[in-house]
Amino acid sequence: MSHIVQLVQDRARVQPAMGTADMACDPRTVVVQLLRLMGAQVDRLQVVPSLPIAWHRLRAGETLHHEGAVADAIHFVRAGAFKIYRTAEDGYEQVLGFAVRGEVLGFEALANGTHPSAAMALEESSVYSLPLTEFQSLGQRLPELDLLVHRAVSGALMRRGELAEMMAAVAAEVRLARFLLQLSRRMGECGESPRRLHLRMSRRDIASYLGVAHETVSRSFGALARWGWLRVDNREVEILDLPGLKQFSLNTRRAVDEGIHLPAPRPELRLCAT
Amino acid sequence: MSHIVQLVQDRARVQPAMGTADMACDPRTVVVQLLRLMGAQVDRLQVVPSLPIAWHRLRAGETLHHEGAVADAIHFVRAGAFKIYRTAEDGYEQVLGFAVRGEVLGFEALANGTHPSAAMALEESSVYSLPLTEFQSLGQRLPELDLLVHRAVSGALMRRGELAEMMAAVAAEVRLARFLLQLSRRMGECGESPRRLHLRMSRRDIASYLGVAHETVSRSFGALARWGWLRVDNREVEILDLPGLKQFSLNTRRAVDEGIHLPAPRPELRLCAT
DNA sequence: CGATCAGTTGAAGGGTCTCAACGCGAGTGG
DNA sequence: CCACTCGCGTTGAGACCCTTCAACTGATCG
Repeated sequence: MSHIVQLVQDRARVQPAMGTADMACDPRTVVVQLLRLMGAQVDRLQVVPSLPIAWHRLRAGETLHHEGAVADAIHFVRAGAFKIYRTAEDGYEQVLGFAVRGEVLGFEALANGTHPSAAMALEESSVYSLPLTEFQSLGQRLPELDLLVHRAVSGALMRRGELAEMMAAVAAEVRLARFLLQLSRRMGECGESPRRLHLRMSRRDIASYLGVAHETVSRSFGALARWGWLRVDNREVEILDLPGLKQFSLNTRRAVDEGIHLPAPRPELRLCAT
Repeated sequence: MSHIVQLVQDRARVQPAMGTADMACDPRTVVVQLLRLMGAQVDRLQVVPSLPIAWHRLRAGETLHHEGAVADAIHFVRAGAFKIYRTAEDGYEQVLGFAVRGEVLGFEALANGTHPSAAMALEESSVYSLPLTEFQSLGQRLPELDLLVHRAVSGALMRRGELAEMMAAVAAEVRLARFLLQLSRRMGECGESPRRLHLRMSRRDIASYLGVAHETVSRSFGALARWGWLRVDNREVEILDLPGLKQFSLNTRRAVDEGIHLPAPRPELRLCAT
């Protein structure tokens, strides 16, 4: 029991800083930046209302908000990466998702007023923070942003659905493949390379996200690499055969019926097994 | 491959009816009903704008929208129950969630304009439908409802997070316990009994939702009943020991270290095994 | 009354969990 | 500078839970 208290204390110790709160010089400039970040086309002459949007900077390991905290704002990732997670009573950490540039954080808290999950920066990151009081009337003051927020929330809901699809796949290698493909797609949307991935999260985080043991993640990386789909060097992953990986990721439970779904029937693995 | 096409055709055959579309007599009355449904306190004299909200009735097995369909409205469950699901290329059906009274359907479609998942009525059900064109300006025309929709969406996002927690539990019995507890809570919020549950979904749906085989769900029901937590009669479930079931549901992976977390170390099961 | 589907139960096999041990790098203080 | 610690990542071996295939019962339906 004592180590659980320890864990909580650790988190509390990390939290108080909450990053540095920087108010940008001109509120209108920040609004324009946020609009651009969320995908709006904004020309220089467009008139926008003034909103009290702060932006925070966080270092790796700092939490944006912790579990159970009273919600006071929703956030938009400007740079970096976050993990969203919940901690069970026995200390087991369940990762619910990862957020990168352009995604929304803290929306879950609207239902009850408190955050049902925590968000931690995985690297040097920054966010825009919109106070909840402002968000309530956003539809009237800046409908354009309101719509973009809806899109982002919708996307978050969609990704949670994809999470279910990952955890539903029986084979651990398939889960990992789907995870990497999702990551690749999202990195592509951010403007980064969809083939060369730099993983910001630990194997343990991935394991929790996929619902398997972290040793299994390690072994699955090995399997996908032996397979030829990708090349792995610690947290650097290069996807070598994107179409092949996609095809492989389609395997659901009770996958192989006619043997053609699986491009190659685990060549190396069979050799090792026999 | 042919049976996949068959599946798609089946769904198409069911869909065209899309329930009966009934425009309520007075648009304002419907708005008030919807506001009440979503949890607002509305007195009789309150002035509400007129919105073109339809309400549809669906019979068991009918789909509200199918996967990939272009989104034209978001829906609010007025009565009945729905399952939200996606179908993989090989025909495997992944259930992402169940929606009951007061919950929102179709919000996921905002990100891309098409529904990433399908929604099917599990029993005689009805929904209010708000056209997307109206929803865009909802913040300006009826901020009160806009806020309530945000709450509902936030709740949906939360429940998807809970889905992850269910699938993360290693033991199938724990997954089922968590599922039943979630269902119990939601039924309680709807005004129904939280102890006597009438399951609207099949074992197969539950299995897909929990990420296990449907035989395993069957066995888990048996185990929880032998255990004494509940009584099961087909789709009628009575929770006999709610605190006990809650305690049991807290077991995460690598549960038992000191033996006290688990109230009773599977008495019957051990007997059967030895 | 045959057909189909939902639900249950049994038996066998396999994939993953768990417990180990090991190498590695970063941070730390002697 | 170099042990020392700690966390991350990897790999191996055994146990166990779940999947899969199978058979059986009831219920619904044409």
